[in-house]
Amino acid sequence: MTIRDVAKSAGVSPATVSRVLNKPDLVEPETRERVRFAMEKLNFQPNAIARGLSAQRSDTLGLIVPGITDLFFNELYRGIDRASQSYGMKVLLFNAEHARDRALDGFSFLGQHQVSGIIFTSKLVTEEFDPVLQRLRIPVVLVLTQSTAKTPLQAFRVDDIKAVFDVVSYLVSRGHHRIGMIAGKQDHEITGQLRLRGYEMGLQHFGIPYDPRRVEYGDYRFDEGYSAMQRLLDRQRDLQLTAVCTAADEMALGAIRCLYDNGLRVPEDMSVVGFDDLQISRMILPRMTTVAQPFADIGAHAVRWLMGVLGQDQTPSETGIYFLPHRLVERESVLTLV
Amino acid sequence: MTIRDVAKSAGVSPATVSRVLNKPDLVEPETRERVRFAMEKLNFQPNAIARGLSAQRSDTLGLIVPGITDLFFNELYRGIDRASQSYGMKVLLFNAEHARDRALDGFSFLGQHQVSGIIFTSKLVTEEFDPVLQRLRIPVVLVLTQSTAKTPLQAFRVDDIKAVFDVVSYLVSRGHHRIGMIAGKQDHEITGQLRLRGYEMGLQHFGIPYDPRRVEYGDYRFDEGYSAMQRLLDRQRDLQLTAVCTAADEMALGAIRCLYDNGLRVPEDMSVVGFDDLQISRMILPRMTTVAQPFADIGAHAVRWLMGVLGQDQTPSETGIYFLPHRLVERESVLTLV
DNA sequence: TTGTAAGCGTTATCAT
DNA sequence: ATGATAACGCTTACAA
Repeated sequence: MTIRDVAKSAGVSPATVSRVLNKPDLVEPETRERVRFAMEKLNFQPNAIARGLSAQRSDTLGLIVPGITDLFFNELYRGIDRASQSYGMKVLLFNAEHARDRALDGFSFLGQHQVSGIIFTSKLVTEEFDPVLQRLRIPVVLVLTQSTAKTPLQAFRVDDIKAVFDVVSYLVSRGHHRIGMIAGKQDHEITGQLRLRGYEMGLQHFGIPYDPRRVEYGDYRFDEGYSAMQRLLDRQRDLQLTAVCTAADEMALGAIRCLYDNGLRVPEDMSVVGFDDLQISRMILPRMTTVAQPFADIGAHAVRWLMGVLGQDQTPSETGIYFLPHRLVERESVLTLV
Repeated sequence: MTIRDVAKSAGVSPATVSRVLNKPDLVEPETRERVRFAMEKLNFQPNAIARGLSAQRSDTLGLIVPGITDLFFNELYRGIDRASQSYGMKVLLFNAEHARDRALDGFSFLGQHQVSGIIFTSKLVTEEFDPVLQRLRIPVVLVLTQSTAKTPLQAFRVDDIKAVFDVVSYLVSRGHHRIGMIAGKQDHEITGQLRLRGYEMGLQHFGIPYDPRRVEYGDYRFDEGYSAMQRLLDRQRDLQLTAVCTAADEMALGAIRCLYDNGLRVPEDMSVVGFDDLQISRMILPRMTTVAQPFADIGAHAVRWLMGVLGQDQTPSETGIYFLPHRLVERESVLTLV
């Protein structure tokens, strides 16, 4: 079932059929209807592949995610998918399964599929990406991360430093002074360093000395949140922490679980603050106080930016980091000290 | 950068370049290397779209999901993605955003993109799908659901009836007799009816009379799990339930939250059993006892089945429902009564 | 307003 | 073992 069959059935040329598909106003209403009728009758479905080849564009945006099982993925994807649709674009997903080289593969995979633009998520873009990035003739935008590579890349994310700074301020305002941190591993993702930096700056701002023994590290997942908390607890006799802030909700979940397993309650015996505001963070017990990242919004911005670049034909005129506003969501995991 | 450029650079014909790409052994080792070298030098990336058009296949499987924000999506996708890759296939995702007509759109979207097969998830396939299914010339496989349409469709899922039956048995073996159920809405997904049926059969088997007042319904999401539990609790003086089984982990989460908001503890005052075994179910407090669905496995089976059909050229010889084994995961949300 | 025809970048069939 | 050449199904100048 091709455009030719429709053309024959409608008694017009293939070009006309193509026109009613793409620029219906260029064709006389009467013939247009005739063609549409033929399409209906023959149940014609245009071949998106042929269309893409001929028109030299696939109307597709590529999305590279570090791992599909990351709990923030869903919301981010939703934002990107919705925004894409509003531009008549589709999304082609590439899951790097948390492997660095797979992330690199993602670029050529998407390149081969002729995507118009690429959204890269979450992992830091380092210099080792440069060769790939250089020869790629497709605009790339970063989301929830940034680049330390030579290739300048536009990024959309929240101000991680400021966000954790705000968390510390909030905790101090609730009477906390001995505040611990479960940070992301420093070599892992850029947010690991940034969020730790926000913690340091927060303490500094309130004249609280920074004590490295109050900081533990994890890989952003539940299990390492749990074990990081356990290590903190092992020193708790010295530390006397009253609150812990974390670099990720999922680690906060682990921390909370660990606290309970040690016979401590949240927030009565220890306050915990997360980061992300995943769907589940409001479902658990206690409802988690956390920093909300506007995932859907961030995704939408990335798409919009790409479409802008594509509109003015491949000139990423200016690049930099665009910070979207985060929001501290107060729920039940922080105790107000007298 | 096309196959012709490479050909020119290597001093061969385009056909030869194509051969080293697809059937390297048909070309003399020496020329093969020469071509490969040229590809390297020119940083050639084959155009997947052109390839698809010419070869009349896209090496792609389509996946239709009801909603990307469903918490089970991630694991299912992972299973499907992995299995697909092992067959050299890619996955094109279509998110129906929980809208029935969007689900239908999914078929034509994927059809236009020339996917070799379609995996349809979770929503019941009813007769209204028949017209679309009939004219679709692509094999379809169902996952986590089944079909009541005329078109026979292969399905992979767990035995929902048996699973909830097992839950009831388990609860009875722990001394529970007054067992409530938070079921899925009956018009929603097939599993809604099936799981409720399992509950009924479980009760019947143990000689416990079925009392409709012990059953409430929700749409599988947290909030409705919460309100369903609240409705049950409103009757709790009469009901005297000691345990509740649910049709979904997410609703169980809502139920647990509701119980705590009513000053009741889980499992001390009420036992709760989930369904799905989402990642988070082991992270929360109390760790949830639930029925594990082998999502990744189910996905892998679906892919394998499709590839089988495609191998023997479009003949879905036999179709039916293939049940994958579920597993009751005992954790902490059920109390053993003396 | 509509038709003709030349691609788009591959693959695949024939020859050689 | 390699090279011409005709598809694949559509879009898009250009012509009519």
